[in-house]
Amino acid sequence: MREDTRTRIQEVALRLFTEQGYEATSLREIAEELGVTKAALYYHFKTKDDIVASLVDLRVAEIEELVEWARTRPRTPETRRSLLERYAANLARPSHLEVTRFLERNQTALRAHPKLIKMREAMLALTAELSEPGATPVERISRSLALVALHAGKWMTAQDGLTEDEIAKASMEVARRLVDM
Amino acid sequence: MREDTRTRIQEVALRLFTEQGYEATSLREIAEELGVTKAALYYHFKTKDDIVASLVDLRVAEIEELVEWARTRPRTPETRRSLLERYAANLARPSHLEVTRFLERNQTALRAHPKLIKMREAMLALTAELSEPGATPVERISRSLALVALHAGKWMTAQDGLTEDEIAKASMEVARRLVDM
DNA sequence: GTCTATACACTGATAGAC
DNA sequence: GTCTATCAGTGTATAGAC
Repeated sequence: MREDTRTRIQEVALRLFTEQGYEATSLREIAEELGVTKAALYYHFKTKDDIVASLVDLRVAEIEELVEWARTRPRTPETRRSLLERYAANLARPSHLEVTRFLERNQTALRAHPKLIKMREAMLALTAELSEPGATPVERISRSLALVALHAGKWMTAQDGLTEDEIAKASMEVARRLVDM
Repeated sequence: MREDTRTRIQEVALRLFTEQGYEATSLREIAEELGVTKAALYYHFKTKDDIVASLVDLRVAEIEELVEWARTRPRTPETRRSLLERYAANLARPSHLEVTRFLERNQTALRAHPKLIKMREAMLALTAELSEPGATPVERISRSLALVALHAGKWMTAQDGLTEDEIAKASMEVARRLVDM
């Protein structure tokens, strides 16, 4: 049984946006791959931006949920390590990884997009939860980098002759050291 | 005495590309701000991509120079720390900082651009120089992040109520710890 | 050498027919 | 739900004025 058109549009769009870039991917391209016309896309999504919005929604919700959880806990080393593990587990799901990669690669193109602004705010809030009020500049910067380390681990896949598993474990170890600094 | 048109095009283009994104900035926009027509831009640059290429050239050359320098030295902790300091000094110059920021923000849009591919290769080579042959996965990932830390310090300017100087010093300290891991 | 005028194929988007 | 037709605006290109 075939999926509905809306879902197929999202899948093709996410793939092409990530591979070629958001602006470099035309609606005609997406439509042709699906065997429909541009106008058909406009029945399912109001604008091109709207396709992006639909992709980002779930991801933002999960990060905000993670922030909520962190706020119920004291800002201790234990909380920080738990937060890292929850974030990594979340990132490990293929659909989320794809969306995150897409967003990282298309920052400027999507700069003014309301959903993207929400996403950025959520990530900032998450970073804030990794530092206690009296943290030094070195601690703040080092902890911001912990999340970057987890992303970097995912992008590095199949490089340097390391296995995917080695990279995942190593980047988690680096992230852990960064929040413990 | 007024600068020549070519230089003014580069300045306006770099600013608009960074602020709004590469694809979101039209040649008409650049031309209007300079008080000329689109066609005038085509006298000075063959294509829109060509404007980017001219901006990136110097930056790539300097990174490759840094790689050359590193290759003449043993891969020791001392070399790594020197490399960081040279890279940071290089990054501190306003023109380079702007170009680097522009490139980071427009990765996908410029994906296939030959100059960008050279830039990416140069950064990979630089990262490679930060690890000795027998380095563990944790060491490799941690050292790649050192360069990211220096960039992050620059982007973070005027946030969290920290002064620019505090941030610069702190991110250098984090970078140093990352290469010493 | 420096620029203007003009044209071309393509883009995101809309209106209306089936 | 999908189509055809059409719009203004885009990057690109060239012919020709000075």
